[in-house]
Amino acid sequence: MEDAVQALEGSSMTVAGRLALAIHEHRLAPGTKLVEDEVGEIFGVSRTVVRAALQQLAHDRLVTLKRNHGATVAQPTIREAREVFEARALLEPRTARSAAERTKPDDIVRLQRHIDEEHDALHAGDAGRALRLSGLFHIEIARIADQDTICAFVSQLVARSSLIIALYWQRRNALCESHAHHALLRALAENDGASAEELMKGHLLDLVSSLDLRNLPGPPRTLAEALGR
Amino acid sequence: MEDAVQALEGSSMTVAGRLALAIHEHRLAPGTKLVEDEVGEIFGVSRTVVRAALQQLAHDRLVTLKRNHGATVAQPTIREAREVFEARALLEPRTARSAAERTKPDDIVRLQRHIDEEHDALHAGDAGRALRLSGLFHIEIARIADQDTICAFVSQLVARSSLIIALYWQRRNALCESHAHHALLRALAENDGASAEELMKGHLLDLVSSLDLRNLPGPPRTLAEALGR
DNA sequence: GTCGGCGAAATTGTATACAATGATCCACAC
DNA sequence: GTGTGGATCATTGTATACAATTTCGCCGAC
Repeated sequence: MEDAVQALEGSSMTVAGRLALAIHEHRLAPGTKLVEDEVGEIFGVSRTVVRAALQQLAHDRLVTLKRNHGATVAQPTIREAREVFEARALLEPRTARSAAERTKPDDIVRLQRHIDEEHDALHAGDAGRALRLSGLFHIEIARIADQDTICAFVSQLVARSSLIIALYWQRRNALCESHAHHALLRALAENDGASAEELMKGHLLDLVSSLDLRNLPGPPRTLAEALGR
Repeated sequence: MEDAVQALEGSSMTVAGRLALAIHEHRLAPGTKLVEDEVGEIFGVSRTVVRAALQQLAHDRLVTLKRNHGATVAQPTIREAREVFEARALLEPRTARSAAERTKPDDIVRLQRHIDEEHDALHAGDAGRALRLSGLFHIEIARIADQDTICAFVSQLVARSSLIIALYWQRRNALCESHAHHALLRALAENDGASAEELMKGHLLDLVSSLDLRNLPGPPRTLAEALGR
């Protein structure tokens, strides 16, 4: 089953989507260099379309683009990590509220399927896929709220969150996710906007508190990066 | 004086910045076709860099990119217009609050200068430039709040707002702007977060109410567009 | 042994060439 | 006169070629 990252036309979109998926699922680690020729060879396209894809990903802050130095998978700083979750705290709770106020039965089954698949993936040992599905749950809520603009922002923030989790996740408290999502689902099913807003707010707070955002810099990917460019 | 749109390296950034500026200042109307060869000729670069610039602008939703049909300056629908201001309502008031809590004297003079220049531009008959400066005021506040991520979102929303104003502005009530910005400036100067938040909320509401967002579709640009693609 | 610089290799930035797709216009049949 | 078909043109999509820049290894001087 191909994800919603796809469905966009144009081969550069395809390349961008597949790279994004790999990043979401933690198969491409933060800091990984993305050489245009290599990527092009892998996907069987020319550098032209690879460059377009990389530019797109750079705009979503999934890769960092430095002039004459090419693209690397982004390594959000602690500061950026905090900012991302502050932005999510501003956007998602209110969005969850308006989503709840217009949730229809169809939406519930779709969300339930996300939760189930996430559960399956986790038990199959595919943590990357589980994480990706967990993010899609949030995006789906923004979509139910019927706010394309906010949905786009949330999508971007969720994507960056995936990178942040890759860098700053601490092992303890592993399975807080499912509970929160289940509770949210129930609030949505009952069209209980106030609860949905509160639950989302709490869920996001739980998420940041499961991160290790103290002053330690994230593990640098190359020695060169560690000593400054 | 070159604007903050610039300062980005890379020639495609330059092209994107100059196009964006033209759109902000309403010198490029919504719906205008942007042919790659033409733009390239104007700026003295090849289609390669023009395409990169257009892609960037498309990501900011300033231009619409349709496969095999090229780029046009975006024409936000009424629905999109509402969404943009709903997103701004979610982001900007709280951001104004935290900006107020950390506003320093330097910031005040910078904001004051924005207001003054806006005033000058208006009296010089350069409404486009005035609008642009008015938008920069909002962006500057997000910057003072020291939130890069939210600042990027606000920048994008302000840019789209410029297009929305171009399409849906109604003549009556012309000069509500300056008062609101002045009041905001005072709240910031006094580090009064609560007031800043309220003022921003009200200011955004004023803005949408000065738009004509009833069901009439925006003026279509070409006959072909009017009859469906 | 270490530092500095020179040169080759690798990589990105930009332009151009060609292919593919869609738009336009004119001829021709009805 | 109207509508349809096809050739031509304009424009975008993609690949490739070349220039500019950076990186890395090697060599020599101190």
